[in-house]
Formats: sequence, C-alpha cells, structure tokens
Amino acid sequence: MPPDDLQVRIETFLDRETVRLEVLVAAKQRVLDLLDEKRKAIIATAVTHGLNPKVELRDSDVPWLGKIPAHWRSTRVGRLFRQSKILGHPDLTVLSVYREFGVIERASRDDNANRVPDDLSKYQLVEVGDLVINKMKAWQGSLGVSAFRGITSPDYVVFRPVHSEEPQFLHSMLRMPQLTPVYLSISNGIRINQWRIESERFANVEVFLPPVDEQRAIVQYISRETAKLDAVRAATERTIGLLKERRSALIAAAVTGQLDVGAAA
DNA sequence: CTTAAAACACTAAGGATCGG
DNA sequence: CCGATCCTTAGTGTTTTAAG
Repeated sequence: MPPDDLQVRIETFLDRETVRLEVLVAAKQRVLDLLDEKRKAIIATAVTHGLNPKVELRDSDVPWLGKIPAHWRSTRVGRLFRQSKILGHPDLTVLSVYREFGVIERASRDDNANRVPDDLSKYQLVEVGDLVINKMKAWQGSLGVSAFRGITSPDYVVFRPVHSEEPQFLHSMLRMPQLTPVYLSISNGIRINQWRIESERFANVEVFLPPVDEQRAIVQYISRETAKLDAVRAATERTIGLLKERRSALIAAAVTGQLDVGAAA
C-alpha cells in the first residue's frame, strides 16, 4: 500500500471516529440537562401538588401557582418565621448561602473569593432550621433552611422558625424556581446583580402547606427520587469521561503511528 | 501583504465586604 | 441603607506578533 493512501485512510478513519465520539458526548451532555430539568420538575410538582395525582384541587388565586390541593392551607412566610439578628458569636463556623446548595459551611468551598473579615462580631447567629437569605441574591433563589449552627454575613437576613412545619419541606418549597420571579419583583436596586430583597415584602409572600405528615412524605419522596437521578447523573458523567478519553487516545495513537487502520476500517 | 496564532484586555457571573 | 468595590474564573473580543 502506498504511504499516501495509508495516510488518507488514517485521516478518514480518525475524522469519522472523532466526530462519532463527539456526537455521543453531546448526546450525553443533553441527558445531563434533561436530568436537571427532571429534578426541578419533580421537586416543584411535589411541593405544589403533593404526591397524590387524584387529589381534589382548588384555585390558589396566586397567578404563578395555579391550582393546589384543596386541603392545603394558605399562610405567609412572615407567619412561619420571625427575623432574628443575634450578634456576638465570633467563634462559630462561618456559613454561606449558595443558589445551588442553600446554606453550607463557607469553608467547604474554595470558589468564594470574598475575604472573611478579621472581626466576626457583627456576624449573625444561625441555628439549625433557620431560614437564611442572601439578600442580594435572593432574586436568583439564593436562600435556604440551614442544617447547621453557625454565623453568617451581616448583609444576610436570618429568620427564626416560629412554626412546627417540616424544615426540609419549607426549604424545597421556598427554593422552587417558580418563586424566583416573585423574589425579583420584591427586590430593589440599580444594578440587577445586587438587587436586594425587601425582607418585609418577602415576609408577605403567600405559600401553601399540606399537613405536617404529608410534608414529611413529600420530603422523603424528593430525597428518594433525587438520589435516583443523582445515580444516573454520576453514571452519565463517567460515560462522558470515557468517551473523551477514547477520543484523546485515538488522536494520540494516530499521531504516534500506532493506529491500526487496517483492522479498524 | 494577508492570515493565523498568541497574547493581552475586557466582561459577566457568583459571592460577597466596605464605607459614606 | 445601599451603591461602590473586590476577588476569581471563564468566556469573549481585540490587538500584536509571527508565518506563509
């Protein structure tokens, strides 16, 4: 076989294979996007309609929400939480609020470039179950019910529970993507990326709650279903890794003359 | 004298702190 | 209070430099 011909065959094979692998990777990326959507949809449906698809519905009179189960009761955030500002605990763990995770220990991430002040005496006490809001990012859904005791930025709002509801239910419900336009509408500022939410208007936001045992069942359901989705996500990410590895290996083999086109083609 | 690659510069996003 | 500013990273845009 003339060398030129071999060269052409190698290039053709390589082109076809790399394109094929890229298409597979793109398809798997799409699967990841769909998994995200599915996750959001499962949570949103569960916290607005519960687990029984045949439950009797009634109109919530809230435009973005539509119909809700007839036996869910209406309340306002301000009836579930009372704002709290307790300072003077500089030795506790510093907490942060992320859109993606809710309330987490600040030290658990290294992507927060803000420097922590030397003097933490102005940081606010957060107890387990407190609702913590990043005022400037609330319109993006940056809030959550804390699973930690610690302290957080003076520019946040800490709400202490005055309810006996299921904290995890409130957490998932208040972080619903459908609520972010509502939070946006009660925020003010000149530059949108630092619009601050008005905590009084936040307290006035209407929400709907099922009985506590139903809240618990919903929380368990969400936790079970998202665990399944996480497993699929992990497997999909592994597959993407392998496909990318295979693509690199093919190119490397072609460059070093190790590619056996005769057998492959 | 184009054209391609490299280098540098600027912007946006996310998460905040600082200071009048 | 709330606008100004900070820090980092990722992505995009623009200017230099090098190559054909």
